[in-house]
Amino acid sequence: MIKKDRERKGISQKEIARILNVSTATVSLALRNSEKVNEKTRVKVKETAELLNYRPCEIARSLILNKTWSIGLIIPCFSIIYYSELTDAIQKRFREQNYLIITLSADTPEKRKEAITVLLNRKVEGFILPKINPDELYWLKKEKAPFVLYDRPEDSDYTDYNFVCVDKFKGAYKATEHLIKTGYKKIGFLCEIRVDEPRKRGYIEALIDYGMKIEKEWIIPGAGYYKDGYNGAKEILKMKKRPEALVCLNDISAIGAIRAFQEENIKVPGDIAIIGFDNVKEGIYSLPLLTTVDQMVEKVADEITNLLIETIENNKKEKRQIIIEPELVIRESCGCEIKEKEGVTGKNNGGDEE
Amino acid sequence: MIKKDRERKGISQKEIARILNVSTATVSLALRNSEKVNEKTRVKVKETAELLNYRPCEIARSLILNKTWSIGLIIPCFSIIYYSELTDAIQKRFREQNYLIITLSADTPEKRKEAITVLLNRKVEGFILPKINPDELYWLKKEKAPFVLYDRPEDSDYTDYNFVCVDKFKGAYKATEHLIKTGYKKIGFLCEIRVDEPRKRGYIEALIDYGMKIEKEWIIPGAGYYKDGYNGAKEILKMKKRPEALVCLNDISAIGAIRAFQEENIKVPGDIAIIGFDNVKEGIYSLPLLTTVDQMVEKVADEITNLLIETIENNKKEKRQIIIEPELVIRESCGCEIKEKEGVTGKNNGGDEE
DNA sequence: TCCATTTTTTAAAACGATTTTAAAAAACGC
DNA sequence: GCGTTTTTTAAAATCGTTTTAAAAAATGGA
Repeated sequence: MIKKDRERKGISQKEIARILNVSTATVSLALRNSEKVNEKTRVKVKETAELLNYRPCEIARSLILNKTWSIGLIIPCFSIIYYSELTDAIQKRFREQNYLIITLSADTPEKRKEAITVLLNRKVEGFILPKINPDELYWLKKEKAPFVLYDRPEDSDYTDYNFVCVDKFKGAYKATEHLIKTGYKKIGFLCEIRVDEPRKRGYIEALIDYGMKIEKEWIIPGAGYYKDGYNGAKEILKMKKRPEALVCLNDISAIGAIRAFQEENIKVPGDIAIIGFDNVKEGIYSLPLLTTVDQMVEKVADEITNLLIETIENNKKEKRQIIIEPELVIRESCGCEIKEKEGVTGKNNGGDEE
Repeated sequence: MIKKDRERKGISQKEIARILNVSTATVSLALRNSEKVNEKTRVKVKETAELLNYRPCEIARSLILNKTWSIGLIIPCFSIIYYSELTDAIQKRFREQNYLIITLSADTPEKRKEAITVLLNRKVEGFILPKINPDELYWLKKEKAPFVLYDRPEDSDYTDYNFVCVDKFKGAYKATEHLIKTGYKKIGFLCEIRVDEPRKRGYIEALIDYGMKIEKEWIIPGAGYYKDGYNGAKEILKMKKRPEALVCLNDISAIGAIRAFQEENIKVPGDIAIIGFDNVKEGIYSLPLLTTVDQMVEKVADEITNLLIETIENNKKEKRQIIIEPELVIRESCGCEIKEKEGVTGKNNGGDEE
């Protein structure tokens, strides 16, 4: 039933051409301000288009031009603040370049594959993807669409892929170093379960570089959720020999830990210093304000945009790896600079939902 | 330059037809499992398609079928948690129905208009929009695309529009009532600056219904940001006659208020009870855990999906307004459990044992 | 074998644009 | 007025798919 709903269809160049008694070629050229049509005609066409509320059909353009100006972005979840901040940043940049970002959330390999397939069928010109596993990478390579990962792929020859990521090793190193320099001697780490996690290596290396002893018991595994921080802190409270500072794998678990300590009347900072990782908005809702490591969302978005657009428009084949250095954000939770009470005016105050 | 980049193009039905020496009609029908082609042919076509990694071109399908299976969703900002939760919920539902949600953020009328235009040119079949002003509504009406607002439009005959929203009046009423029933007599309200705000009316009406006095000074205006709650609390601390409970227009400002009180060693709850509005994830990061009013994101998403898909697929012209009743989420910040327990203990035992 | 059905296949048109080719119209010189 | 050059426009091809209507092939009955 091709012609059903005709009344809902908009007007086309053909219609304008019919009305003005010119050819569709003239209309097409006039609308794109071609020098090939004389001015009077051009003005007339544009006026009529305006009058009839003409909307160019991007679909038809895409088909003939073999260009969709769309990019697929896959994130694990919208409501994890880090990803929504990234989405915001990426979207803003691509829109400036006239590309449309289509964001889909998918948190398992299966869902990711499904989402990517949907987008491939829609002929997106490229993808921005989270860290994905080697199987997925292999599958993706068979498709012709270029992509940029926003984390470094593991267990693969990473020079085969475009990616942009922050140097988590260095971030954890800086965090640990900050605690050491502030004067803490006994430093624990709330780590990810995964063994060869760069953050963990950064923590350990900093301790080694500053000649400090590594206390196995103080490396507490978790998954990075609020409750992991909470439980980790409770774990610490059970120890005979407690650390006096704690590096956390992310802000959310750091906040969980803070809450657990406060519940038991352990002061943060004072009794224990805590440093997070991400610099996510939640950090400015916490009491004390969270000292953390900034993941540089804006910079990451910048690099992703440049890299992907260059790849698409110049049909670049070489892959590039961009690693961004994270920065320390010193607030209250490590107690080094308590006087600076600017919590209220911090980065993006969050806000009303309407 | 129509044929540039040919090497990047995928293979088409035409190509499959050429290889198998059949017509494109046969290929098209076979791929969609039509009964019109006999099984042998169908299998052959599908095998070949699989082998060549054929990807249907949704663009071409859209053009001929006049159907894009896409919906535009405009939100003010990704990184306000309420909107990302809504996005997640909406996206999930539409994907089940084979629609693609294209989410764009835009926080001013101009940006919204631009975003909507982009999506109109891409021929989305409908929109999901935030509360927009009458000018925008008027402009939108001229376009043929159906839309659903996820808040109630103001200053307009709202029966002209589809919308789905939570009953904020009732939410605020419930929040206030909860405080009253818990035993608080002096209740303040952190309100939006806007005069005829439903939440404010809910607060006032509850006070009236329970025969309580309205203390003008305790109605503190703000914009709903973290800092507004923070500043509002500081305001309260300056008063000679302070409220003993505070209804906040949203969770974020409630958390801001909590922080301000805690800074001055005012206990929440205990010295002052605080109730939020939204039931946003931040509420479970706070200490105390925030008692709040749930905005029912999942239900809102459900209703939006049903309403919009029905409008699109059945070409419904009548507009519908769906109002959802919010629910109280009782956690720690109003201390009701503690009070109730005390109350119950008192009544039952009249006793003075610990 | 032949005709009438039924099943299977296909050519051609359509969707809304862009681009190319070629022809028509206008401008110009002699 | 005619030939040549320049400007403008019309017509046709194209993109990848779906659909219609008609042709071709297979089947069945007499």
